[in-house]
Amino acid sequence: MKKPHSSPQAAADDEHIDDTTLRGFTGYYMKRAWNVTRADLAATLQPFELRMITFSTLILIVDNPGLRQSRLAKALAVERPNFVAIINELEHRQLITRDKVPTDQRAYALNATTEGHDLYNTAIAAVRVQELLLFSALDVNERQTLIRALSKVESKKARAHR
Amino acid sequence: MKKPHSSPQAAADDEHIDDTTLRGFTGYYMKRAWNVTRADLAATLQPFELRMITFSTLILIVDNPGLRQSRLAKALAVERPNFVAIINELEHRQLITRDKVPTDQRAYALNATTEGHDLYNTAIAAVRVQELLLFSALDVNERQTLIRALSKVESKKARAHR
DNA sequence: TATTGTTATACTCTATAACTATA
DNA sequence: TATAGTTATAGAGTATAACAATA
Repeated sequence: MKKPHSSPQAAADDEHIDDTTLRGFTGYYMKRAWNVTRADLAATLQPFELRMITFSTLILIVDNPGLRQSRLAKALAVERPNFVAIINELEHRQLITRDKVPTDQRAYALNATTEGHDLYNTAIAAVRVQELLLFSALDVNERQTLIRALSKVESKKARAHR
Repeated sequence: MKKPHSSPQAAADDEHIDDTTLRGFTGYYMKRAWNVTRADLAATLQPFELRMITFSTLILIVDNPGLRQSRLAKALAVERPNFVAIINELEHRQLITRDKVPTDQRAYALNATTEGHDLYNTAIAAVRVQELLLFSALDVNERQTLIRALSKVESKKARAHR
């Protein structure tokens, strides 16, 4: 199962590292690419004092006014408890408002403020530029296939729920 | 820049959520697919009391006996301080040994024990099965393109280092 | 001076149990 | 009973500053 090694007990410092076994796992590529993407996106959003999740949340609130927290959390695949701090953050920065739902005293309807809309526009523009750069090495076919493959992986889990 | 909404102030509970803006970002697909992959892989490794990073580290040590911590940390894209606990964990479980390097009193050479080799084999077999299932919806071309695209994204950052 | 391994620390992300107030 | 939002908590991942021992 193991491959033979030229120097079985000590690899020299400048020697090439054998990662062929690791490269046999698709998850290894996903982790490394995601780490790069995550750090790059975080750096892009930092000037706006946004994290990835607050950015995504703001987008969904602007595009879907009046949504409840639980609906939004589910759409973003965030556990409800973790979503509270995210909504708090956006609300305290006056980017969104928590409005009582008349028909259900338990629930809040989320809406974006004018400031929220403005930040939505500027942050989206910045991230679009960032993604253009980050994925510039991919041709159109690679990009399409990447997105399709990632979608399939995600929905695979939804079906094969353990 | 915004799209019109059928109901501008309140989206009904059973209404479809508009995520077209989010779906315009490749990073959104990557995050969601990675979350699924990460959770699936973690569940697969849990019976072996391995995390993703201890699994990857064990593989590189088995395949590259005698490597130093710093070399290994760099190869795995882990910050050196965070790597200490990882090596400690593998050492305490007697899966690897930390051996003094004769030519450099500061450094440790890492080698896998017999137990480490055994766990390497069984864990790899389990993860191979897991990946077969997780990526079964992808055809050969999609898989190849996915890996190539992910590699390009990763190396893109290496070049465009901020 | 620079490097190896280390400690300490902090922030983020993810996940679960349990509470409250409503339904 | 069930649901919406919440609190508390814990584990894991990631990142930086600073130190001791050695090169």
